[in-house]
Amino acid sequence: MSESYRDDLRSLDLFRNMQRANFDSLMRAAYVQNFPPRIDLIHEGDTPDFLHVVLTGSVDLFSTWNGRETSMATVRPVSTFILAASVKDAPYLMSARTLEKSRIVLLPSEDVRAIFDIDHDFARAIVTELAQCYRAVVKNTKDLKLRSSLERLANYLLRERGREGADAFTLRMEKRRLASSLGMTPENLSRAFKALEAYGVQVTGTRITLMDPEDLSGFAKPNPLIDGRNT
Amino acid sequence: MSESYRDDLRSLDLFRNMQRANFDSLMRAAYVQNFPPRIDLIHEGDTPDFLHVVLTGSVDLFSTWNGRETSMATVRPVSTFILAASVKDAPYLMSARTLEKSRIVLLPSEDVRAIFDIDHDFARAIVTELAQCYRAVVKNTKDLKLRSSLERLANYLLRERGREGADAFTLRMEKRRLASSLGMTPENLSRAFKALEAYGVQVTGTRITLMDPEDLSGFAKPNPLIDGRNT
DNA sequence: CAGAATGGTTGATCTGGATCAAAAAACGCT
DNA sequence: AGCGTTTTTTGATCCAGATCAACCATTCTG
Repeated sequence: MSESYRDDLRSLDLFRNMQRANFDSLMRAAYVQNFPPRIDLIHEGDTPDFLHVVLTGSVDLFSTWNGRETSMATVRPVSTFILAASVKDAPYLMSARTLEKSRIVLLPSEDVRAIFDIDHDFARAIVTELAQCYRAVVKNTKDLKLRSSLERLANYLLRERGREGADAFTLRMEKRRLASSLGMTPENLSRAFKALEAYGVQVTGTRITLMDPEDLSGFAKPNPLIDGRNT
Repeated sequence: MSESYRDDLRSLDLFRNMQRANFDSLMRAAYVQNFPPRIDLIHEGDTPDFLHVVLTGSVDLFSTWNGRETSMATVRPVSTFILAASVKDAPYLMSARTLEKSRIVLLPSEDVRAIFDIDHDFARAIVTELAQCYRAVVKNTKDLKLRSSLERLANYLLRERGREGADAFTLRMEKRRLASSLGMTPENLSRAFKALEAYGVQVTGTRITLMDPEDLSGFAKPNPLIDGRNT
């Protein structure tokens, strides 16, 4: 494993504070792979042989049932996914596919669990990460159950604005996938964008401009207990 | 803290394997309280001063936004809730209220975190519990996004059947709350029960009888990656 | 650069589920 | 037991969002 990848991993909260020796041993077991776009990485129901870390590119976590499919989350560099399955050694609940060309590190779950058992700082980091993931999903559930699709979109746009720190930005995913992750159809998303024009939302292709964030916010009523990133 | 409560707690996966001395010290900081029905225990946004454990009775975890409310989960004896907020020391994302007369143990979050730091078995148990919680919420999200309300109800009934190990059982919560937790209105739930009669579901008040579980299952298409309790 | 393929938009229509209203049933309380 | 409150059910209506179908706009590819 190249030095630069190593450093990328080491900079993650999950690995930052663990003992050097343990980190090294984890790295020795790891390997890096490059994947083309739209490649299935894992399939729900499989056993979690590896903890995955996205170094470059991006990964879609999605689920299917009875011929339907929904996008659950997007993983962007540098972060891990399916930690819960790895530490519990229980089947993946979600499938994963690359969205674009991606470089991904595979850490054998067995080694992760072994080092968890001997490195307390790593254990602590795993707890923090899991708690974070848990809270993210709870927020998502609240978003889904308490808001209409128009409200979800409005709040999504305001969150993106917060991330970018600017009133104009480009969507980071295709609209069809955004629709799926917001729990709506592409057609409905298209109409929702149109409806938000009334609150100063301008859409040109993938470019979004919030002309009147205050007004939009008045409609969206964002709440840190749903939309907050760290809280 | 009385001996019998102590043993109830000790029997939980979360506390079972921790060192005796640490468990004792946690117990010394703990205290038990009895609450009447419909009492607010915690309010979303508050800081998590305590890890709660339900000894008897039951607790509703719910969330509100913009005047709407939704039931997120029911906590039954003996189990803990809001572990994630406690270990992260981040605001509660959900509110909690007793459903019935309940006896609840309060463990100061500070002590939980302190003992987490010195007891590796406790740390491991916390990780397992958090991973479990995370996976439960992911399953719930899949249920919500991939299924219609009729399908959610059908699968709920089949899960209850699995729990009880019998084709006839009584609902463990009011229908209005069941409706909320399934993400539907009470009116719609009532009609959904009626619609499931076609699959052999008989409802008399709170008593449910599945006359033809196979047929219902054919409609509901339960899936361990959504409906499984341990997987 | 043409043509195909894919993604996005628009319009028409349909439907699952919400809302509103009111009756019926169940429950708690004195 | 009897009364008032809350839950559940039923009916009527409405609406958000899905579906279906067609068309436009990109981008990919040879």
